[in-house]
Amino acid sequence: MLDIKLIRESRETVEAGLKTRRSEVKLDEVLALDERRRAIITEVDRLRARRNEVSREIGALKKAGEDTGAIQQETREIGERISALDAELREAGEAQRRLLLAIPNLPQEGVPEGADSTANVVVRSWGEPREFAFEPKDHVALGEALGLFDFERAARLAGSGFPLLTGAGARLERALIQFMLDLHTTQHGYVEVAPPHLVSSAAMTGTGQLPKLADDMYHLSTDDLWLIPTAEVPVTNIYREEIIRRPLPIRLVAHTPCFRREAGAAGKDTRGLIRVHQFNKVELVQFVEPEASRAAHEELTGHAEAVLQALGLPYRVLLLCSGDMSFAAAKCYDLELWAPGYGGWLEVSSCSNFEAFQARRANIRWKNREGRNEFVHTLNGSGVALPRLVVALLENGQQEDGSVILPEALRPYLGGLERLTPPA
RNA sequence: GGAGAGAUGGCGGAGUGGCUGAACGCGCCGGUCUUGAAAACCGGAUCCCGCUCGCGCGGGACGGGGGUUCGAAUCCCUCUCUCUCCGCCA
Repeated sequence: MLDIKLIRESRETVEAGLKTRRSEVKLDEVLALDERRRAIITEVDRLRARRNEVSREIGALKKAGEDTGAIQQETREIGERISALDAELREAGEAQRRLLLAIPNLPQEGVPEGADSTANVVVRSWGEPREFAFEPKDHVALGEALGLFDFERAARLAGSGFPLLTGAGARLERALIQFMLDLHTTQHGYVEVAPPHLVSSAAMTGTGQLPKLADDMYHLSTDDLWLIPTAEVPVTNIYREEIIRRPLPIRLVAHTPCFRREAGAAGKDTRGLIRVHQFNKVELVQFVEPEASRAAHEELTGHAEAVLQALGLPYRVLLLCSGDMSFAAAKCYDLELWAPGYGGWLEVSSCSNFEAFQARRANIRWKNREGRNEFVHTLNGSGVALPRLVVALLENGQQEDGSVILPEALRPYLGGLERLTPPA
């Protein structure tokens, strides 16, 4: 949510920023409501001041045993006018909040302008894509031969898009989760948390998934709860409606399943593990002082990169353009792994700085150095998402005989296993 | 799922219609004292909104919402959450 004061005072700047987000700018309406609201507040405050004054007088008169009939009539009338104005005020406030909740965050300076992913900028690459002496297979062919997953039977359980990992495949995923959690907690200073996988609408609104993305998520109508599309939601909302009274930054890491309806999914990405309705992810979340958020964003991105480096997987870092960023982000880096069988880059992480956008929605504040309450800045990034990490791991590590060599860093988590081979 | 109890400032905990933004204690900040610290003593401090260039002025908030009343932390309704006991259960 943007600060209404910013919209009021720097309308042109806000409009210019929103234009690059392909957002339908509705500032006229918001500002009209804001003006209306403030006018009512001024009037209501004036009436209340008068009523307080008269009420005090009534108290004094009654104590003196005098008649207060006429004067009581005045306050009764004031009370009625206050009730009427209060109703109007509430309506205007709700309407304004609805509009504000639908306005995306402003891009940070330095974010390239652009309408879609073609305007994203590659800021760096790491690792060399491997040269193959044979035609590399894709992860589905490799994994099925190795008995790592079973898509056909999986479809019996919940339809397509809900993967069933089997044997070494299931264990590989568990090993990766453990490896990543250990890396972030021991090397990067994160505290591990295990949050709920279902959250309320209030939590979804706090991080910005609602109202806009309702159709992309699974909703349990009986209990009015949502399955989380990312651990960002429960973890960021841990401090909702709170003034944080411990030193910042707070760094949290969580492993959770993620559920996404991905209504528009189509094409080759529906094959295998590339795009699924349920997947596991390790997520990094930070609450930081406003002045520290830019540095923290670079650092957090580095924490996600460290996973890929430790596994020896070639990747590139994209700076997303204004039109390709998610609703709540002010700046975002995507990490993409090279997948030789797939023949393209796979997004395994989005590292975003939300500045005060989520904090303002969720009312997450801290006491700054002047002792004043101030919204924190929130950040998060995948560290990293699993299915595509598995895809890249298999496709990059594959040998001509169909076996897969495992990165050394992972072997301790697999009982020393060096290579995946077909089950006996 | 059933029965009961409760929700007040950073924490504990008073307060049952006006003088209570809130006693008291702890914790916190500043000062006196001290070589320094502790103790003791003195003082300070909630949050949100509106108006104002500012000094400041006004309004609101005792879990959320609604009501009664001239006036509500206090009375009524409702929702949410917490705790205790019972039932069920991985």
